[in-house]
Amino acid sequence: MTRQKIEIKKIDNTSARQVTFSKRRRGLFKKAHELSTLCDADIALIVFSSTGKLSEYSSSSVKQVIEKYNLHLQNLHKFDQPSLELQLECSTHAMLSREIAEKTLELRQMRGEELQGLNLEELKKLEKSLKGGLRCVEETKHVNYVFQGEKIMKEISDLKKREEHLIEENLRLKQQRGTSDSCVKGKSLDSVTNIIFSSANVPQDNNSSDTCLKLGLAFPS
Amino acid sequence: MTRQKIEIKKIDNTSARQVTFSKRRRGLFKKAHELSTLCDADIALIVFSSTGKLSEYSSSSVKQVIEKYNLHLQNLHKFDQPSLELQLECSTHAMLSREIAEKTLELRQMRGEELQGLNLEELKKLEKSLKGGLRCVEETKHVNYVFQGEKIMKEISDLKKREEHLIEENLRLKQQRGTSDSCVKGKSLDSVTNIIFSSANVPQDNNSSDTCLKLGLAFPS
DNA sequence: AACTATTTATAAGA
DNA sequence: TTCTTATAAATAGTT
Repeated sequence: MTRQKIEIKKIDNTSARQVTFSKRRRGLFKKAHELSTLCDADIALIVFSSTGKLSEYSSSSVKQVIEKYNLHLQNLHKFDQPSLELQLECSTHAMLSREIAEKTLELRQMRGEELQGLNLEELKKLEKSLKGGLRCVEETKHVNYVFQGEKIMKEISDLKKREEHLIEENLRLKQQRGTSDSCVKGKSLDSVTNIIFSSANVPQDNNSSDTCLKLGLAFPS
Repeated sequence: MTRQKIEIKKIDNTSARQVTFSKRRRGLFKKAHELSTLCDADIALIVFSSTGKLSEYSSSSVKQVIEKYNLHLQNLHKFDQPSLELQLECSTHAMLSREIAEKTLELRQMRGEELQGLNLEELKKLEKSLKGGLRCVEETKHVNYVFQGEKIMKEISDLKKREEHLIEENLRLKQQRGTSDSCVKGKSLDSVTNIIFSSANVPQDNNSSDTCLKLGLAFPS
């Protein structure tokens, strides 16, 4: 489709066909991937080359999508059930499918989609549920921040202890040798604390959350 | 990929996502068809939209390609196949169950349960999702209030019209009979409006929503 | 594999 | 859904 427009019919030249196959297959897989990502679609793409070589793409797994596909076909014409076993299978499937459908709808509604069917009472209930969930999530996030802060403080305190040990050892060694060359000045690690709490390690919440914890206040040095 | 380059990640806006889905699905199918024609390839393409709707394309038949595909897999590791059907059944159940488990967890997390396993990034994502959902629900609730208000106003206006007709008819009847006993005093139904807007029919939002609509302001009598 | 002149696909807006 | 249009992406032919 460039340099010259081509007609969509089988390419006679074998090597040209193989080249085009490689190029276009890559393009097709890319497009499939983009569609699945952009639109949250579940896709399976199976390609057999003219030489019989298999290549496949799936947003999840080809097998999974094929099963979903088979299920759909079964559900579409749910008549003529031959054996009792198969019937049982179907009803189990139906049950599971129904459950999935319910949960899917519920999830979508919690994400603010598909709200047309809800009345005021249901909307209020949904709103309450969302607010409750949001509160829990924000609390947990808060706890995570605190925990993160504690981990940093623990690390600092460990570092300080090790520093003290090293300084003591250093001093002892120097006294034993009675020399004063190659002396390591004992600079306290306290400065580390200030660096950490004055700049980059406070989590930047660019998701506009108002649950913002000022690290360091809870851990006075 | 035009007017503006877009990032390949899930489109948040539902309707925009659906539009893009339609356009790109068509494009993908066209590309698949071209590849199969130009290069004599055998292709099956299965697409489930985010709402679960199925669409498919195949150069021959999806079923046929799937069978060819299964055959390939079998040939790759030809050992212990109990029965292809049974295998499919089992894995289908497994898949459905897995899907249910996933959705259940997702739902619980949106309700603020089972948050222990989530890291800060996941918590932020969840928070964002909840806020988005909440915003949509509140907007829809708002729209419902307005709609409810309109319904009430419509009923009132209908009642008033019927009252006028009754008063007219009453008057006519009295004039015809030339008597003045058992006369019904024409008391306007306007008072109804005041009652409705002054007390119980304004939805009391005890779920602490800030999406509160003052009924009546939009519909001056 | 790379290049590049063109054709196609498509995002945004009606 | 369909149309339009400016622009991004894909790719046919060539090196």
